[in-house]
Amino acid sequence: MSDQPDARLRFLRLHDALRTRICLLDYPPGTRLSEETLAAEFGTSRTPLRRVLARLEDEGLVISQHGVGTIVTDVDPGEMARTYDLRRELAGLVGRLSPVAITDEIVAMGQDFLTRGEALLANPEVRALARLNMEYFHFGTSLTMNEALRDTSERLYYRTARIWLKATSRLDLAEETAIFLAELRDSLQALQARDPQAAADVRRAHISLCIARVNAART
Amino acid sequence: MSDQPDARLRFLRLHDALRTRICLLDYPPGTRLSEETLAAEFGTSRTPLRRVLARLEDEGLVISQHGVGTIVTDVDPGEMARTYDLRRELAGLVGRLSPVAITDEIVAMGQDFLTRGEALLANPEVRALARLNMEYFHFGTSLTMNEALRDTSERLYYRTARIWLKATSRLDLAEETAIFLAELRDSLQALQARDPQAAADVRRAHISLCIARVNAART
DNA sequence: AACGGAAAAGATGTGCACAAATTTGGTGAA
DNA sequence: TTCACCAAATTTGTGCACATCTTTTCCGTT
Repeated sequence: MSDQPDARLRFLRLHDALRTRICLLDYPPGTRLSEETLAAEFGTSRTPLRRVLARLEDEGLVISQHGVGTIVTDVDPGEMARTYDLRRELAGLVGRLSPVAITDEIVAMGQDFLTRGEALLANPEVRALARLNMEYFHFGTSLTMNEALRDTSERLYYRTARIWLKATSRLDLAEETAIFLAELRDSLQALQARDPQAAADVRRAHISLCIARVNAART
Repeated sequence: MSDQPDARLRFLRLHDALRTRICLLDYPPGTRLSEETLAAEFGTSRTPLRRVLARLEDEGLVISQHGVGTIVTDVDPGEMARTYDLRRELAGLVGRLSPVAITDEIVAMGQDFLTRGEALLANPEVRALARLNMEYFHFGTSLTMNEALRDTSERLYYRTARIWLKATSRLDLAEETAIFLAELRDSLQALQARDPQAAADVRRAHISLCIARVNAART
């Protein structure tokens, strides 16, 4: 399936690992990432690691300053709100631009997400919720064949994921889990109806609600 | 205005230079870029240059293969069409997500573009048309305050610019220049009406038409 | 002459040593 | 005590040598 050469594979592995740590707040905003330390941890030299950090910087997750360090960024609330605005529109487009035909397999995946969500509701945990949300997001973008739309959506998702998580920690976790579960239910219904646009609209609507909640949590 | 340190400034300079060359077809698809040669040309070592190439690869403009070289990518027609689909939607969003208030200064800029377009019609040239189109595109994205929308639009623009240019070379240059001029006229009218959504819709409509023309040129 | 394989050439990837920049701490004078 | 300044420590940026991989070329064998 994947015949990636070693170097590229390692790059993807490191990039994904660091991005996940940042988005799960293992490295909260302001954290200084040491190239030396990270290189040692992953068993490479600074050179390949610096390439990963350069890409994270391009994605807006860190910022490197000569002589100072590589620091995990915080996000300006206004910019975050505008990024969410765009994410909402993109979520709606997933149903309109080259949507995939919804197969039984896809419905089964939606069912699986719902099952896992219900299990989570019985035993809520922030990190597990964040991880499930991340997986579910990828599932959502996989419903379009438009590569540019997929890539763009994911890029913006990772840019805002931390903010949502930080707000969720401040809100009621059980309530946030319940809201997410409701999204999974609505989504499954749309999938069962084999209606890609409906599925996209569900996501769009919930992003709208999420914006409102995060804004409320900021006060 | 810009207090960028040397390294970052050089990075931006190199990145912009190479991106422009690729999009103006100075480096047509399939061209092999030699790190050694480019480094010598720009008076640096391979290290900073490799960072630039890594970003261009992330943006989909080149692809590096170990032991082979760094090659300017060609774009799959299907993917190109889907990218254009997304670009069209984003162009429309510029009028809806955090549009800027249209000042006299902005109208004057639109007027200036029209003047330059008319000059170009009198003496058509592919490269000049491409450059003006590029400048005008940046002007268009500057009409929203939504940074994510701006960045995303530009990223996708540079990904498709070559294709449009290649198709234009195959079409009638004078005709394509006239069409562009019409867009500038429509755009100026919308700006004079102080209507950001109308300006965005003009761009949206012209991208739609552009898609049709490029598709027709492919046959 | 045709084919196979090894060696050489040329490209990107990696590791290391050093350069450049910023911060921090201390030290001496006012 | 306070302020100014310098030096040391820490960190990212750069250049270079070498490793690794792919392609090409050439030479020997059949």
